[in-house]
Amino acid sequence: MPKLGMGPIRRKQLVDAVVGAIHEHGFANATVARIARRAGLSPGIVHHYFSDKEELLFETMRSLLSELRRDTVARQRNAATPRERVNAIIDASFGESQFNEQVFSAWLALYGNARHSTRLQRILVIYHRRLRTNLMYDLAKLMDRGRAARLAEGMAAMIDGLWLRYALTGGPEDPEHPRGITRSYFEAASGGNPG
Amino acid sequence: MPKLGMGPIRRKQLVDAVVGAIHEHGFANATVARIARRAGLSPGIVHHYFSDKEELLFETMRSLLSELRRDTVARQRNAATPRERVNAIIDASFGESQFNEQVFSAWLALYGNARHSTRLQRILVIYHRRLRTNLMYDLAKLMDRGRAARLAEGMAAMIDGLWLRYALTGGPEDPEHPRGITRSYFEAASGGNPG
Amino acid sequence: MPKLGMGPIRRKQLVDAVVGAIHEHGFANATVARIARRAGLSPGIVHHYFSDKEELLFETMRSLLSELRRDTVARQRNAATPRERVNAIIDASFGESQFNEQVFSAWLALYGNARHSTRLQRILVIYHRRLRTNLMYDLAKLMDRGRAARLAEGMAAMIDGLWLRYALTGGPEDPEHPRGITRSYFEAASGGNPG
Amino acid sequence: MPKLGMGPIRRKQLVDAVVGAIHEHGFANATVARIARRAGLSPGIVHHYFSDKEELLFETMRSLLSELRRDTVARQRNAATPRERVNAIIDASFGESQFNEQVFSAWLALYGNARHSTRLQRILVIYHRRLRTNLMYDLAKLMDRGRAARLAEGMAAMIDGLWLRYALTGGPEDPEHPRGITRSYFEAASGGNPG
DNA sequence: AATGAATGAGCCTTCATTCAT
DNA sequence: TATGAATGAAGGCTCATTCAT
Repeated sequence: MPKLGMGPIRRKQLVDAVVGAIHEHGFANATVARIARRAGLSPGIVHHYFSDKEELLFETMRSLLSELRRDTVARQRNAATPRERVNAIIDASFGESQFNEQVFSAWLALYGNARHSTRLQRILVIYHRRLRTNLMYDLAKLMDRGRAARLAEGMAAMIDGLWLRYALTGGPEDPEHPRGITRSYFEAASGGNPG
Repeated sequence: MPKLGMGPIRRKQLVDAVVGAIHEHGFANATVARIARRAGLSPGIVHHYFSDKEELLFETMRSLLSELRRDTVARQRNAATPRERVNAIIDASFGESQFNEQVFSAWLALYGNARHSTRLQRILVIYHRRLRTNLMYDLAKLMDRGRAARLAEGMAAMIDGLWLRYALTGGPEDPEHPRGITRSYFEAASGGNPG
Repeated sequence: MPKLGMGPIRRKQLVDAVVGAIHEHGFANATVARIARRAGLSPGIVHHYFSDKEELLFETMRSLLSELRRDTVARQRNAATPRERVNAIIDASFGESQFNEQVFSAWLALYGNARHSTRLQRILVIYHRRLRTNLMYDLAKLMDRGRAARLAEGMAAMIDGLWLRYALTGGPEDPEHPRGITRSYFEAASGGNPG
Repeated sequence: MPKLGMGPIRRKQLVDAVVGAIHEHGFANATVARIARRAGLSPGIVHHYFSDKEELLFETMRSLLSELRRDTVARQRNAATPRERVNAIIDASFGESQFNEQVFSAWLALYGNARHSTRLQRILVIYHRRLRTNLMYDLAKLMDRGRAARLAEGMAAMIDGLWLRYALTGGPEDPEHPRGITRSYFEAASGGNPG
C-alpha cells in the first residue's frame, strides 16, 4: 500500500462516503466517525485531508455538482440543434449521476442545511444560475428573449420540482418519466417547430 | 385561579417558535432550549407538551401544512369553474402563509431532514399527494385523465421547484411572478379554452 | 436538596475543584471532566455555570487573588505604623490563604499559561501592580520616592521569588522563614529607624 | 555520501524550535507537529531523535540551563574578588542568554508544568540549588555562614522574582535595572565593605 | 535519515431529556 | 403548570505516536 500522495485518493473516498453516510443515517447522523468508517478510515484522518467537517460537506456538494456538469457537457456534445441541446440538459438532469437515491438524500440534505452555510449556499446558487443560463442560451435561439427567460425559469423549476419529489419519496423510477413531462412542457411552450 | 387549558396556547407558542428558531439559527442549531426561550418559556416545559423534540417538529410541519390547506380551501370557495379552482391552488401555493422567508427556512430544513424520520416523511408525502390530487380533480374536467395526470404532476413539480428556488435564495419577490409562470404553463397545456 | 439558586454554590465548588485538580493532575491534565468529578458534579454542568473552560480558570485565578487581597486588608487593619503595614503585606504574602501546596500548583500553572491568555495575563499584571503599589504607599512615608520605588520593586520580587521556589519544591515549611528573609531586607534597606 | 552525525544537529534544531514554538503558540499549543515544522522537519522525525515529547522538553530545559551556566562561568572567569564573582552571577542572571522574551516564555511555561514531570522538576531544582550554592560560595568569604545562607536565599529569590515579572509582562528593558536592584540589596546586606 | 499517512485516545463542548422543587 | 438544575451521551477536533515506504 502506497504511503505517499494519498491525498486525492482519500479525499475521493471520503467525499463518496459522505453521500453514503447521509443516505444511510440522515444528515444529522452523518458523523465524521461514521463517514470515516464508511471510507474504511479512522476518524482522525478526516481532518488530515479536510480542515473542517464543513469543508468535507462543501467538497461533497461540489463534486456532485461537477458530476452533473460533466454529464451535461458530454450529452450536449452530441447535440446538433438548440432543441437537441435543451433536451440534452433535460436528459442529464435526470441522468444516472444524479438520479439515484444516494445522491438524492445528500443533495436534499445539503439543501436543507444550506441557508446557514455561506459556502453551501453559494454552491446551490451556482447550480440554479447555471441551469437557467444553460437553458436560456439555446431557448433564446428559438424565441424572443422575454419568452425564453420565462420558459427557462419554468423548466428549471419543473426539473427541480420533479427531482425534489423523487428525492423525498426515494423512488427512482424510469428517468424517462420526468424527462417526458419536462419535454412536453418544452415542446408545448416552444411551439413544437423544429429548432 | 388555576391556569386551565394552557395546552393549546403553549403548543402554538412552541410551534411558532420552531419556525422562527430554524429561520434564525438553522435546523441544526434550533435546539430545544433556544426554541423554548424564543417562546418565552423554559427548556423543561417543552417535554411537558411534546413527548419528543421530533414530535414538536412534526407538529410544526403539520401546522404549516394545514395553514396551506386552509388557505387553499378559502381561495377555492370563491372559484366557480374548474379553471378558476386550479388557479386558486396556484395562488394559494404562493400565498402569504407559505411565501415568506421564515416558512421557507423551516419547510426546506424539514425537507432536508425528513428522509430519516418516518413521521416527517409522511407529512411531506401527504403534501405531495394532496397537491397532485387537488390539481387532478379539476384538470380531469378539462381533459382526459391521462393528460390530466401528467399535467398535474408537471404543475405540482413546477410549483415546488419555483418555491424551492425562492426558499434557497430567500427572495420573496412579487408572488405574481411565479404564479404567472405556472399559469402560463397551465394555459398552454390545457389548450387555453375556458374551463 | 434545593434546586434553585445553585449558581454561587456550584461556581464555588467548581473553582475549588480547579485548584485541587491542577494540584493532583497538573495543569495539562486538569480536564473539565476531572474538575467536575472532583466537585461531585457531571461534566455537562460546568458549561451551565461557566461559558468556557477558560472562564472557569479565569474565575479560579480571580478567586485566588481576592483571597490574598482579603487577607492583606485584614492584616493591615491591625497595623498602626507604615512599618507595621509593610510587615502586614509580607505576612499576608506568606499567609495561609496562599501558602499551601494546592494554591502553589494552581497559581504557578496559571502563570505558565498566562502569556497566551489575555484575561489570565491581566489578572497577573493586576497582582504585580497591586503588590508594588501597596508597598510603595507605605514605603514612601519612610524614605524618598526614588528609594521607595526601588525598594518596593525589590521586595515584591523577593516575595515572588521565594514563593516561586516553594511553589516548585512544594515545601511549605514554616512561613516565618521567608517572612524573616523579606523583613531583614526591608529593615536593612529602610535603615531600621522606626516608621 | 551518507549523512553522518545528523543527531546533534537535528537535536539542536528541535530544541531551539521548542523555545520558539512555546513563545509563539504557548505551551499548550506547542505541538510536536508545530515544533517540527518550525525546525524545518517532518513530525515523524521527532521521535527518531527523542523518545518522547517529554524528553524533548527536558532537553530543551537542560539546554537553557546550560547556557546560563556557560554564561555565568564565562563572566566569573574575569572576576578577581568574591564580590566581583557575586556580581558576575547577578550579571549573568540578567544576561542575554536568559533575558529575552523567547526564553522567558519557555522557561515560565516549563515552570508551570514541571510539578507533574519528575524530570522537569529535577532540572528546576538543580537550577535553584546551583544558584544558591554559587552565591553561598562567595558570600561565605564575606560573612559568617548563617548570614551568607540567608543572603544567598534572599538574592536568589530576588533574581527569580525580578525575572518572573519580566517573564510575565514580557518587557526586557535595560538589564541594568534589575541588576542594579539586586546589587543594591547585596551591598546593603554585605556591609558594602570591599570583598 | 526522513516523510507524512494513519491511528486512536481523549478533550471541550453541546444538547435532548429528566427531575426536584 | 413551570423552572432551571443536572445528567450523560455523543460529536467535532487535536495530537502524540507509530509505521510503511
